[in-house]
Parts: sequence; structure tokens; C-alpha cells
Amino acid sequence: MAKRSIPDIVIGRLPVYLRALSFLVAEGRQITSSQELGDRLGISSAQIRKDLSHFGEFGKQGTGYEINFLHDQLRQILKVDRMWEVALVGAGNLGKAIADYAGFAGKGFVITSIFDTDGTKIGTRMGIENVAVMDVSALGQTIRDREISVGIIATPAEHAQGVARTMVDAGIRAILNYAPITITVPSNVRVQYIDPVVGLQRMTYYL
Amino acid sequence: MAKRSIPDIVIGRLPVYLRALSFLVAEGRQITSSQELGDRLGISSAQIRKDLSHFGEFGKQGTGYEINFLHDQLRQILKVDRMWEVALVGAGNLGKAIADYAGFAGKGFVITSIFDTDGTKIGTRMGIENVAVMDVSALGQTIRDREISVGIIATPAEHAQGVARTMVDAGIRAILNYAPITITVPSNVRVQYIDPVVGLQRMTYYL
DNA sequence: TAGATTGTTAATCGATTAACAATC
DNA sequence: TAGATTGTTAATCGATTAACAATC
Repeated sequence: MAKRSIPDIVIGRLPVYLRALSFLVAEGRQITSSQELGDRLGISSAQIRKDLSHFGEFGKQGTGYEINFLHDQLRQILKVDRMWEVALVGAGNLGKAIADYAGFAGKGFVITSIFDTDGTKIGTRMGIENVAVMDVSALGQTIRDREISVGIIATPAEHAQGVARTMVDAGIRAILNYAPITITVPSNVRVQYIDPVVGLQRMTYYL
Repeated sequence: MAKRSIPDIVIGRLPVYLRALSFLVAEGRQITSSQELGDRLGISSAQIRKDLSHFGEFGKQGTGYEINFLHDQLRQILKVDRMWEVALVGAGNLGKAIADYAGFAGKGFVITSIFDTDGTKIGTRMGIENVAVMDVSALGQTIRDREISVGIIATPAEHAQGVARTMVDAGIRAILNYAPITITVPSNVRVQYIDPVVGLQRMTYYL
């Protein structure tokens, strides 16, 4: 019962499960249950069990889930049991904060190249890996040379589509887009959006 | 045909529609259609029409939608035709980037108070509004005094739940949480999450 | 064993889509 | 008018939930 056409919405919840399991691991806990996970995440236990069942059987009746084991399994399923090189475009306030963000450590991602158009930024060193900012004209070649699959866009909205195009043409297949605009990419490329304004505006309706 | 129990998922798309309309406004365009919006956003035209139909009739058969009008209507529906004061907790790299973010301008939000626990940060001025960072012990009283409804959490994960609690107790009803942890709040309080690791991990499965 | 919790089934619930009459 | 596009209906599709046999 595994592997064929898992709903996107299920995949979308797995990283949240993984994050909760990481906390349980850090707390030194051994066993958890779909009930406990559901309570922590505000999700029904049935949904957690159903989601996991798409990938195999990870629990024991009457007992629950071995935390370390399930944690490892989810890391494998999500392919974050390895380190993905990430190319970041945009070295302004936002790009710098992303490059400096310590939260990627141990989660499967490391930003190993940074690009900008601003001549005063190019050549300066930045981020966890302390890499030199390159001119955005080197973006495509760098992606190709290093076979980078994951990109982050942190440019102004007006440049996002162009950058996405360059990334895709060079072989990027996953883009995290911080620019406040919807971008168009081929259907074999995934995009996730991060826009705090959209996040806030999703809540004000209810106020 | 309006106002009773609109699906959450519909509300969630409206800010994206609004964002697209803002671009059309900026481009000086007058009229658009559900087809054009759908093409830009990668959504079916039927879905856009259905979503809008929850709130009223905004278009003209044979013609489409008057861009400025629909833009204004969505701003009213989402209640972003006013300015919401936002309290930000966490003045580290991430908090500073959020405070300095120019993208809130004209979208309904302004960060007017910033809090941290770090004594070396307290008193320094920060963000678009150039406000002095306050000790987090002043959070509750500030929210009450200024009747602030919207909060942003940009603390380490271990402090997020406590901050959320303080915010909620003081009357906050919408929280944008950048901390990489699920927080628990009463059901009348909305939470939106921003976690780049979750965003990236939602894509690696497909690589 | 007795108690607990999984994995799975079937039913329910909700969202999306296709189609088209209405009408600008 | 002829062409285009809305708003809405009904059908389809998909996701969530409740319930429980299996079993640790």
C-alpha cells in the first residue's frame, strides 16, 4: 500500500509531523501515539494514522509509534535524510536573514550560493556558509555546475519571474518563493510561497 | 447570498487574488476576467468565480471585472482597507528583517511595537516605524493599552508558546508565527505559520 | 489476560469542475 | 445583433472522520 500517487495535501503535512517528532526526540521520549501527536498539532488522530498508512506500517497496535524510528522514516520519505544544496537569489535584508537563518541546520538544507545584482553586495561574504555573493549572471551556470535542485527567491516581485525562469532552465526543480507574486513554472517544478502579507490577510477577515 | 460561513479555504485564496489585482492596478489596467486571473494564478476560472460568488456579484456578463472595483471590494472583505497595528516579538536577525520589511506598506499592517528579552537590544530603535525595542515583560500591557489585535512571533521555538499565551491573554486574535513549532491557542484566535524548512520539505519528496 | 492503539474500511463531508442560462 | 463572460447549478471528485477488527 505505498508509493502510488500520494495526495499533495498529505505530503504537505509530513514536514509538520517530522517537526513534532524532532521535538519529541529532543525531549528524549521513546514512544508516542497518533493521539498525542494529534493533540500537539491540532489534527485528528485518525488523520495522522491515515496519512502515515500511505507509506507503510510504522506503529504497533496497543503501543503506538517508536519516535526515533518514525522520525527516521519520515526523513527518508521526505528525502531530507541528506543535504540539499540551495541557491539563494537576493541578498537584501530578507536574503541576508535567510542566509543567516540557523534553522536549516540538520533539516536537510544548506545555502551554498548567493546571488544579487547590486555591485556593492557582490563579493561580500554572507550566511551560515560565509559564501561570497555572486552576480546573478552566474546563476544558471552555477546551478548547472553544482547540479543544484533547490532555489530560494528573495528578490523584489518584478524580478521573481525572470529568476525563476533562469533557475528552471538550469535544472532547479523546487523553488521557495519569498517574492510577493505568483510565478509560472513548468508542471514538473514545485513552488512554495512565503508571503507574510498573505498570511496576515488570511486572518483579518475573522477579526 | 453573502456572509454566512464562508469556507476557510476560500478566505485563504482571497489575499492571493488581491495581490494579483494590485499588480493589475499598478499596470494601469481597467478590466480583467476570471480567465485571465486564473491563468496568472494557476487556478481555474470557475474556482475564482465561485469563490467571489460567496461575497456578492462583482462582475458583468460578457465583460468581466472592473479591476479597481474588485480590488476595493476584496480589501473591504478582508478588512485590509484600514491599518492594523502589529506587535512583533523577537528582535533577532529574523525579527529585524520583518520589522524592516517594506512589503507591509499599503497592505493593511504596520509594526508599531517590538519586544525582546535581550537587554542589549532593548531601547535600540528598529523597523520601518523606528520604534524602540521593549522588554517582553511589557508585551501584555502594551497590547491591552493600544488594543492591538495582530501579533507576530519571531522568537526561538522554545519561547513561542509562552509568547502566544501572553498575546492571547492580552487580547490578540491573530498570530503570524515564524517560530518552527505548532502553538496552541483558543479556537477564537487565528494562527498562520511561516516556516521555510516546512516549505522546502514539502518539495523534496518530489525530487 | 485486559487494555490500548494501530491500520483500514465505509460513510460522511466538503471542495472543485463542467456546463450553461442569463445577460452585458 | 453576435460574442463574451458572469453567476450558479449539479455532478464529480477528493479528503476527513468514525468505527472497529486485528493485535501488540
